[in-house]
Amino acid sequence: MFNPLAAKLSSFTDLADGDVAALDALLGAPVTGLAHSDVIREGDRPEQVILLLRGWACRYKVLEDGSRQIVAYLVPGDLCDPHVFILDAMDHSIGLLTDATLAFISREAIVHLTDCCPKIARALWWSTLVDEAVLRHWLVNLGQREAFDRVAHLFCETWDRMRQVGLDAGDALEVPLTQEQLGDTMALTTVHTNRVIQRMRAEGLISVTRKMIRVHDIERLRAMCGYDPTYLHLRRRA
Amino acid sequence: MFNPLAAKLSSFTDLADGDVAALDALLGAPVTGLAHSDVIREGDRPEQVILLLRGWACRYKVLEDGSRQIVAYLVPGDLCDPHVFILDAMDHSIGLLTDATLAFISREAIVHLTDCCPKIARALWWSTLVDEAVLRHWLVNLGQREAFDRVAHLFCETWDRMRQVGLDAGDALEVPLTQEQLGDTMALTTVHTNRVIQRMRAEGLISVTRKMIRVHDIERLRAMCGYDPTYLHLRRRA
DNA sequence: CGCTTCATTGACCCAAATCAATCTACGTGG
DNA sequence: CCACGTAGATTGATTTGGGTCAATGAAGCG
Repeated sequence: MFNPLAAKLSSFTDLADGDVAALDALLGAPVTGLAHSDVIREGDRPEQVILLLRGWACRYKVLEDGSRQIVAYLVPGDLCDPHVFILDAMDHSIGLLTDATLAFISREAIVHLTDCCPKIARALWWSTLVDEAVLRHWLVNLGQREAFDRVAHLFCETWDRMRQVGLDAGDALEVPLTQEQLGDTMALTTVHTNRVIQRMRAEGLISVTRKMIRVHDIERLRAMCGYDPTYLHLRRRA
Repeated sequence: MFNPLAAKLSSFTDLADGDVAALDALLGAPVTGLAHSDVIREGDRPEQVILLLRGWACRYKVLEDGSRQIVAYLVPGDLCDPHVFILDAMDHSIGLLTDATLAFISREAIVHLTDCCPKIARALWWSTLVDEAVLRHWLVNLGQREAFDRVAHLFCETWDRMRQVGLDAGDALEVPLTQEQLGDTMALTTVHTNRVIQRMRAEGLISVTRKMIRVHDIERLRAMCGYDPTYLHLRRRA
């Protein structure tokens, strides 16, 4: 079975056969979830860690006034917080953006994995540090860039992340998000998100169908928004 | 000597005498730095980790157009990235916001510390996870809250963080930042930051002198902006 | 085929940015 | 000890990116 976590960690380090086997052992009994359902809710004390195998999920918070901010995307290969058990309770929720397949991994399995395989432990560390770097980058995005560049940056980043796990659709990137979800990510209203998307479409950068945005001209998009992927700390390019 | 790192980690777990001694051993030969100087620059490959003992520092990024976004504050007791060595190069800079005292800690000392003292290793983990939670919270702040509430939230968070290391100035909080620095943090112009500060002053919440903001009525500020410190994962309140 | 979820468009509004001075502590050299 | 330079704070006038409100399409689905 295709193991996106192994693919992702391989982009940081060479994994031995034993390491890959250990990662494959995590995949037993995958679970299917529906778009819009929550995997973990704010306030929960998770006893397991989730590994996303198919589909997209996000971390998000909802404010008193009902507004929502998505603070991270999870794509196949993303493991949420291997060390979450140290904290008392979740300070945010994780929800599915599309239908998805998940593996639930017990606390013990994580401990065992990091104890046995130092390479994997180190690679998980790397992954955690990259997640933090992405958060910082998103903060810069929201704080300093205008709407068009915000969305463009998100697409560029996502393209690199999908490539990392071998999930690029040829020359294009498929973003299975509604414009509302995109807006909740980039802190824009649906209306304004739509106008940005229109503009990208008019420029021939992307094409849009219901619930799916296809990014064709990633090169030009990169040039337009001044994208620099250093912060993703990719080691080995395909 | 007062060890703010020990104070901070104590707010997560009980440290044994040996743990405290190990932390104290890190403090040798502190260095003084001037406001506006950089401790680490984007692109550097740090061979040491810094521990802030006195003063304020920040993580930040500068864009092509010269605009700057501060993405985190470091206050006394904050240790930057104990595992930074895993990454290739810094993706952001760390600069001093005020005159400060620092301890530089070698890679070996960190490795030794975490190998010897599992309690400290765990507490450092906790600290890293909290840093990430703070980043998520800042993202929500920038994305969903208006200027006044953004600044109010920052003050409330900072109040809790200073208390955690025993650095509260009685009932008040002293923020030694210029309005430009505050603006670079909350993604506001100096002009607008000033108007927010004026409003807080008119409300009797804070008082201002050159380069120093004093927050008096933290209770009312909390109530006004709906502050909830759950995300800081403080375990034991004073 | 009528609902519901998404996408789209137009008219109007506002929080915050921009532009442009002015003011006020300090700190410094003479 | 004081004139002057400079970083930081303040204020006013004007502009604007993006929000709000309100409909209207359009695709999928039970």
